[in-house]
Amino acid sequence: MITQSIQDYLKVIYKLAVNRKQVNTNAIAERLGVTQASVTSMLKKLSELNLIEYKPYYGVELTGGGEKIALEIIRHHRLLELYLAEALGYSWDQVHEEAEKLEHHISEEFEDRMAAVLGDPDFDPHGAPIPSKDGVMQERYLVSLASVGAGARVQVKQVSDHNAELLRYLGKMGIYPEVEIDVLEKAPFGGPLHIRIAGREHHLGESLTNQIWVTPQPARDEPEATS
Amino acid sequence: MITQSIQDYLKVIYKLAVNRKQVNTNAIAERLGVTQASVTSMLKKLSELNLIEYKPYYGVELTGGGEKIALEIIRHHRLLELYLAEALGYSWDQVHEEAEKLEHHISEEFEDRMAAVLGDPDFDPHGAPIPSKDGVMQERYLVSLASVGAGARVQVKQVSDHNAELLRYLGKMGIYPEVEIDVLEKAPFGGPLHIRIAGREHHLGESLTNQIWVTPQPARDEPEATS
DNA sequence: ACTATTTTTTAGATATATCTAATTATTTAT
DNA sequence: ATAAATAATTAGATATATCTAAAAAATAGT
Ligand SMILES: [Mn+2]
Ligand SMILES: [Mn+2]
Ligand SMILES: [Mn+2]
Ligand SMILES: [Mn+2]
Repeated sequence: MITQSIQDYLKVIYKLAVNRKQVNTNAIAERLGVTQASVTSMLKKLSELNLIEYKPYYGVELTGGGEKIALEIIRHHRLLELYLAEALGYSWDQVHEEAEKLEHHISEEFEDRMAAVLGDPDFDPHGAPIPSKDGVMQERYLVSLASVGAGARVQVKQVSDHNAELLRYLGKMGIYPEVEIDVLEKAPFGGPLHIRIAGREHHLGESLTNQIWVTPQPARDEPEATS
Repeated sequence: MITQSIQDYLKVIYKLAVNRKQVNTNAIAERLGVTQASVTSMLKKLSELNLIEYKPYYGVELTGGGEKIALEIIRHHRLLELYLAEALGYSWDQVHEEAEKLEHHISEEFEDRMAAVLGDPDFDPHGAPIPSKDGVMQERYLVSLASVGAGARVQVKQVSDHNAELLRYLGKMGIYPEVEIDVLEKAPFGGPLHIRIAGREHHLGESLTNQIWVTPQPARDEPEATS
């Protein structure tokens, strides 16, 4: 039986693997808010079930089967987020928490009907790509706003979705996917970024700009993505 | 913590109590598909939590707190059923199964937004009353179609919702809440009921007519209700 | 009233997913 | 290369919700 816990582990492993390659016990424990001991015991089970490749003391990688389940749950999550926003009038800072629970409990029927009502959408309210029904994730090459230099004009593509307060603040400034930002100035030593958006200027700290992903306008490094 | 299991027990106890008064271990076990031993151990816990009044070897009754939770879950269930039918195009034989899972996982926000979209509805797709937000169930006096005598003209008010095949059959005959039925003939010894509905005639067995509740036209006995 | 049947509870086991504390392995620093 | 620090695993405990088998209580039948 694929329990909710198993689904959560696979989802977290998938997301961690997008950035780094090998995923370690530590990182999984931190993301899930459980102890390392709990992670080790679950990794053994996931390995038993052939959902991950597990080499003790090294790290884990998803198998084909594991990735399939992870993408399935991520599809549920992102479709739900968009559906809650579009059909039920949720604001973009409320959708994540609700989707986080429901993603484990909706049927394929529910998933398909949401997708149909929404016209088979490609992105969720935070700009994250929605995996297709057959499990293909359209990963893009984006950079964090923190890595953009002064003088650049970039387009917001995706923002982190799990911090409601952050989302409300972004919303207040008008920072949404597809919106354009002028980077006016970048203070040294990880100082705030001075930007202009829709005529108004703001100074954004690094913990915030780290959670905004934009088009790589002046080509730079560091691809990223979360949901 | 009010687990899904606790919610399921309280819901079942509530529904059993609508008919009989004292609810016994046996009946709960049967409804939930678990052993009697499991029920006993859960009853002890529910009693600890002050959700039921439990007298070993006698039976149980919900406390105010227990009933509140039961009605809350039943409200979720019935709102979900109607929402799935109205907003997502589910047929009336599909909604129960999906609602049975989701009822435990939606937030108050979700509940309220569904209710708003649906215009604060009073009945689910099977004619069952939806408890109000503040926990009031509008119980009605209905009789089962099986108890109606020949010559009567009755109005369908509610049908059992957990058997998908039965619902499809009723749908094919056009038996829905608010529809009128003429009872032409009643075979003796629990034999089939000969009815006319929308011009067409049918013969319905007792296991079916037991699951259809109608207005008490020629006043009779036996109030009933399920969802 | 006594016995048989039915119902309910208790005792003890299992499975899942956690945790804390102790141990072991790996990595980093001198 | 060895010691110190970090990371991961093991051992053993806890909580929840189940089960089977045995014992006890309540009910029904003669
Ligand atoms: Mn799915
Ligand atoms: Mn999102
Ligand atoms: Mn509620
Ligand atoms: Mn119903």
